[in-house]
Amino acid sequence: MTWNGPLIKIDNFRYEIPSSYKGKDNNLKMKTSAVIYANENMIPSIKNDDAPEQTANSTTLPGIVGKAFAMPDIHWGYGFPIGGVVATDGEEGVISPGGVGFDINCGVRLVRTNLHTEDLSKGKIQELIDEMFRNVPSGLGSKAKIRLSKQELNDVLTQGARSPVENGYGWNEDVDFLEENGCLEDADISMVSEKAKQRGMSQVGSLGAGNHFLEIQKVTKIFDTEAAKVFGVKDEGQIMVMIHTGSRGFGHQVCTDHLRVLEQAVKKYNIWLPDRQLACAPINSKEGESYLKAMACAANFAWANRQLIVHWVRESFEKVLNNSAENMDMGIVYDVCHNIAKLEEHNIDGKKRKVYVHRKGATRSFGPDSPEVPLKYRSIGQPVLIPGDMGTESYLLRGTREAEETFGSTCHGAGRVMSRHRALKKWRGEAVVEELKSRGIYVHPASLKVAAEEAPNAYKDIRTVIEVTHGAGISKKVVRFAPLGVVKG
DNA sequence: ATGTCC
Repeated sequence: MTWNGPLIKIDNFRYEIPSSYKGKDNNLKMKTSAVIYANENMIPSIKNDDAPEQTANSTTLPGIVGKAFAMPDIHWGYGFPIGGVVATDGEEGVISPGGVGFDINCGVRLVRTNLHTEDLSKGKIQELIDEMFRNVPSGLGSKAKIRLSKQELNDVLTQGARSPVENGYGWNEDVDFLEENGCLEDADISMVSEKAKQRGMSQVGSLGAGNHFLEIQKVTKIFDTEAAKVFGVKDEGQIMVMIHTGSRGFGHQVCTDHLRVLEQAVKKYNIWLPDRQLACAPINSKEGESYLKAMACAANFAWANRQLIVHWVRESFEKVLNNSAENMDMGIVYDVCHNIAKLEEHNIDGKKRKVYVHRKGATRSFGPDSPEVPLKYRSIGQPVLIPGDMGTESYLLRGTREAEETFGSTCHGAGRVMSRHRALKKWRGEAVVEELKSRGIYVHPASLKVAAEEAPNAYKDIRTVIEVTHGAGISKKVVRFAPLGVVKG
């Protein structure tokens, strides 16, 4: 679908859909306007998609506070666009699984090292990637090499990252550098189906597929020396490891189960929606509360998942380089979620108000002095981790006070411009891997199909996305990374 | 993203 509605330029980085827009069927009742962050060059590809219509639709949520937002990496998603942000009143508002996404707490974790490019020959990069591929099960339907008991899974669902750390998978300090310290305390396992638990049991500690990856990266540019130093990035050539994954089949099942319940709730509470995929329920209803408690379980699952993977990444480096992870200073820089809804306090028209911020393909971007930011980083702001597509660069940004305009949110990645289906028709996996090899990037994909689907040209240019969020001030550039080796699910 | 429909 092509967007034919109004998109009014506010400034170089902001476009508005006014609340007077009536929708493609001329029956839309927008409760507020929507703002899309973009520059002029991105507008054609944004318009050539259903995402603007979905952004306009998202303003109809009961109890919406402020405007609806879409980040420069928006593209079509289930009900809400991927790259969308919507806040609803903490008491009078609704909660919507579509505004969170199927992969609950999909997110990114960055691990630093004190190694430099000269410490790792090309052969070592390949050895490390192959070792990581062996240690971290990857690909569609991949199963973990550890098998949790029922009690252990329940611990994961209620304790998040703390659970593996207490069982020897990680360092005690790790949890200090995770958003929410790697645990949402509202988790309630009785709100999770047996089927979800079944699917989750064998998948804690696996990478998954699609855009999920493990990358060995090098620092290629430092934009903000002071902030970089505080985040543990010292100079160009420093080696980092980035992990991008989520809650696997567990989160998917939680979302599916509760969507079914909330579709009924829409009728029960007499909620008008332009699209049934926006299914939601009042936050204070039985249905809304049960989704939130189950969503917290899935968020905790994802944090435990990334924690186990960090442990195996450290073990891989220890084995291949014959050194200890402590000696290599493999601490966690930070861990962010980009698919989640959380109760947060924000300044709205000069007043503090509690709102449920739905971030779907959007990253929290809290500025300096926020109590949620680790003490070590508090003078700088939250580290914001933005992964690029396979074979292109990734970014470490910092959150800003200006991001309060988006309820403390920014973009989450490059964003697709081409469907997986079209990408499969256009490219061959072998050629994609070869092309990256010729550029000095070693890729170990779980399948050649995924290599073709994830071809770099199927994505927007990450640089443009970053320039827009930097220019708009909702997150600021600190460091740029380039990949040396990739494990691709 | 996802045992791409139990």
